[in-house]
Amino acid sequence: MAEHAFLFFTCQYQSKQATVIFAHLMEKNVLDQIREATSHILKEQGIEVSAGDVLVSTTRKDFEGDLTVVIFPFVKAMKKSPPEVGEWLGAALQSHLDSIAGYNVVQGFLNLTLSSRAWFDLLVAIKENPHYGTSPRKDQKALIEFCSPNTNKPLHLGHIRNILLGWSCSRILHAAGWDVVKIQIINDRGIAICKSMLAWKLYGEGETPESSGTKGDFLVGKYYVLFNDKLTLEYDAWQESVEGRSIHEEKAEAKPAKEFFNDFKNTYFNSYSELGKQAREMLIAWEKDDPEVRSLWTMMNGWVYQGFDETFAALGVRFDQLYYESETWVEGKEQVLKGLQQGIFVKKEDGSIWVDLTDRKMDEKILLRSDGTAVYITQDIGTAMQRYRDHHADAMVYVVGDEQNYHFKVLFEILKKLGEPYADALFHLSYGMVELPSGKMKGREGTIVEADDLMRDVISEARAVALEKGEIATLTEVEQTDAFRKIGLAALKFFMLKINPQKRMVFDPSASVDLQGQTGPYVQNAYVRIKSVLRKAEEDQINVYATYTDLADSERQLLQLLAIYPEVISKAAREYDPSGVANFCYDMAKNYHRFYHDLKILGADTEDARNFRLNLSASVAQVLAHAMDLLGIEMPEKM
RNA sequence: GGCUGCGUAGCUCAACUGGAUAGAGCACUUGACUACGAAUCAAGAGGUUGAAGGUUCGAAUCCUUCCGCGGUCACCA
Repeated sequence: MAEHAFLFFTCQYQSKQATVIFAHLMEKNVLDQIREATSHILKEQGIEVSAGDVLVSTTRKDFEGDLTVVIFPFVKAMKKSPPEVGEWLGAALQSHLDSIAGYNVVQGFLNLTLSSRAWFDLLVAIKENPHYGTSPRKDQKALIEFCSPNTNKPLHLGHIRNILLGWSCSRILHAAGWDVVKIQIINDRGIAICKSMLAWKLYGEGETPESSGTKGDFLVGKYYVLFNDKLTLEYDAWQESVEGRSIHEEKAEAKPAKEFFNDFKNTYFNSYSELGKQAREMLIAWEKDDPEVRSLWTMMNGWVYQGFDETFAALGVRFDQLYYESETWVEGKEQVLKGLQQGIFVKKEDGSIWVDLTDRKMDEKILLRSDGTAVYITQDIGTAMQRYRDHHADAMVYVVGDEQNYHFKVLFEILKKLGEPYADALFHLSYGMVELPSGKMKGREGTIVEADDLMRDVISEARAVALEKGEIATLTEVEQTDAFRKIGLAALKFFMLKINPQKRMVFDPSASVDLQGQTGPYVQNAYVRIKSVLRKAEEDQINVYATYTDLADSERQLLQLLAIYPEVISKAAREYDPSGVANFCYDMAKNYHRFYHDLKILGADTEDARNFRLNLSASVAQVLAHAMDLLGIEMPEKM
């Protein structure tokens, strides 16, 4: 074994110059070492800069060095030129930290070159810790709500973005040290589900998922669509009727008939429609616990849940707890009435209850209808309280599309007014709408992309491509099917998660099954290559560490990326944004592919190089698999 | 119209939150398999960061005004 490695295993650090204040840094990762040391050194000069404010990044490719400290921020206080400050700080850091072998200064940038010792430490740290990159448990709990569907139709493309975001964020928060509880609220009551129920009752002839061989959520969705079709027929006929014509003449003013009836549809449904009347009666019967309606409701929702469960399982997600709107809306009403008594809300003459938020630059918002029934926001007030009672979480996150930004602003403000203790711990993780290249998804135009169909498509595309490759033939049929699934889903998930959540997203189904370039399968391929090499290497040799000082650029870049992984996770957690993790995975895979192409691993010139590269490869594989898991993506062993 | 978000290569996205010469992929052109896995690599071309001002050592990022595209302003959810 080489001398350097021997030193590492037998001795603790024995820096000639390291002072006592830096001793405690040696167990931290290099990035933190640099940050904290810089902070200490500046403090000795009377300059207060917290470690967190020291900006350290990987050095750009075209400059020499591994990590770069941006020193502009300290220049003013030092009253020296940027290069002078850089030289001074570089010298100080090098003398205090064993991990730093050299430095150079370009303008206001201090480029640090890490010692081979530091790189060995990194590889050992990764090897010894399967959870490298994660933070210690912090004894804080985060509640994260996502998906939250209505029970009247199947999950679609929009839900997929929501679910992937929610799932990935919960993995990331967990990795950052939080305890995480994944929940969803099922919107299982209301007029929408009554529409499906009524259509089934009128036209269904007893059809069930079993009798028709249809997945439950699709069957219920079929009746929801049918209801709307029948309603349209009814409405069209009514427009020609005596009543319809006279209403038009009475209220249309100057509007042409077509435009008028378009705008009038809601009013028609609520005041004139026979189908509408029956649906509303059903809702009222439901609220009165009518046994027949309730049992129909239970049966049809049951079908939907079974369908959803299949979709969740296919996507690889689970929830820890479900809340049902049917069980929470009553509490919402009670809380509103309580707020009224406390004088926080006001009652208008017609009996409706409102909150006035004009002092917060928002509007008035209705909380209970004049007939005393609940509106959408009513239940959210109740569920927030319930959740806090159940979990006492330190953070509560709602993953909901950005069309509800205002809704959540209002909700959080109301909870603040009510003096809820967790009001400042609420966060709306808002994401942009998913559109198709042809524009928005429209149910009427049949352009809705169902979650199940999409998954099926990406998996069958993965199958078609994989079968052309040949490598896959070494797998059994069961293993093959598993690989196709992992590859297809990786394509889909990576495609959606690499985009910053707040951005609106154009989703091209044919591009999402792309398996080349900046994609999930590209990352998987890097992993599979490593696994293939490791299988061919002798096991005991992988465990040997040796001195290897002559790092190639491609090796250095991989090490740099490995070093910043903990940072990538904590940033993603701080910002509730998985896209940084996805981009990190891609960077890592890309650099590995280059490394793999440029250098021989098993056939390296020296034993040192061979062992180092095997270790480096193993570390890359471990971190890649870990990071992809944070995105909810599984790695195949072969593909 | 009020409030709010977004405009970066033909297309889809980055840019460490104010830092180095704005980077990737797709598509296009051209090269590399008798190589540890070619789902790979390398090279080329592609930009007035929607526009104009401003703030400073330094702006895609912050401020102002326009232009364009969404969302939202229901006794819907």
